[in-house]
Amino acid sequence: MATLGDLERTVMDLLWATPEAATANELRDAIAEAPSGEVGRELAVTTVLTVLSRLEKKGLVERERDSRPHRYRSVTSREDHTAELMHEVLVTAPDREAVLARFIGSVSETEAQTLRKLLGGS
Amino acid sequence: MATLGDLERTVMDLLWATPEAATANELRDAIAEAPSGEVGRELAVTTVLTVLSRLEKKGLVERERDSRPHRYRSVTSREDHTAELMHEVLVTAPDREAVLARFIGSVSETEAQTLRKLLGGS
DNA sequence: ACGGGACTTCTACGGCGTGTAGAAGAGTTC
DNA sequence: GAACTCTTCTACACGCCGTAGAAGTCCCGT
Repeated sequence: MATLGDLERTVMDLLWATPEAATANELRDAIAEAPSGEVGRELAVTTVLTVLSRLEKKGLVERERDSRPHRYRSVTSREDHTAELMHEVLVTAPDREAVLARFIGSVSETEAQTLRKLLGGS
Repeated sequence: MATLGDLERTVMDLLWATPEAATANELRDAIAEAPSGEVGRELAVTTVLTVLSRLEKKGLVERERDSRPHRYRSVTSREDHTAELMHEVLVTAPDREAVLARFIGSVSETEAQTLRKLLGGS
């Protein structure tokens, strides 16, 4: 299970927010400018680069090595990633049906309706 | 997100397998006797006790302090725990509907049918 | 009441993942 | 080739986890 640290998560959130690839410097600046209500952190670029390398090793990020300031882009969308994680969690239990039963009990009515729509036919 | 280590996971699996509370010694023995295909590990009882304490701190396990060899029991069922984890994952994404769409694409047909049944009425 | 055995708590250490970044190396430009 | 920019290497601290010995507590039998 690929679990993300706080900074890794922050970076992924930024990458997921735009489809365009970003440079380490751009990400550094984005983090500095109050990323999510927090007090903006002034990080060294190397810090961001380290995190990006780790994310690349985890297969979450890919980089364009030819463009000179390397540009980084998320490999999957946040939705795909999240759904995949959910599935990983689901299969850790032997009785998946029972898990799903509890799970649908925990989603909102709106979400339940979405599910009905998606499961539609037969 | 309460993420479990290998040994913690093994212990929880044992506790989830039976509703009765178990002692550290019983768990130690259960682990020693080929817990799941692996080569049975011969652990010290204190090791088991340590992870039980940690699991208690994480709120996954509770112990009967009055019975002399303390007995440990899981607080929630494995299904509840798993469903809760799935929900935690789900809400990390802003667009939950999109995540759910991807998610149902990843479940088997049998599971999809279970979901339809569970979501039944309008 | 005291000694011994069973049980629990305390303390500890090594390894790994993560946040953090300086130092050293490499490529680009004038 | 010197200066600048960017990347890679190396490093360290901290927290979590597997692992367990040492020390403390509690009860039983004599």
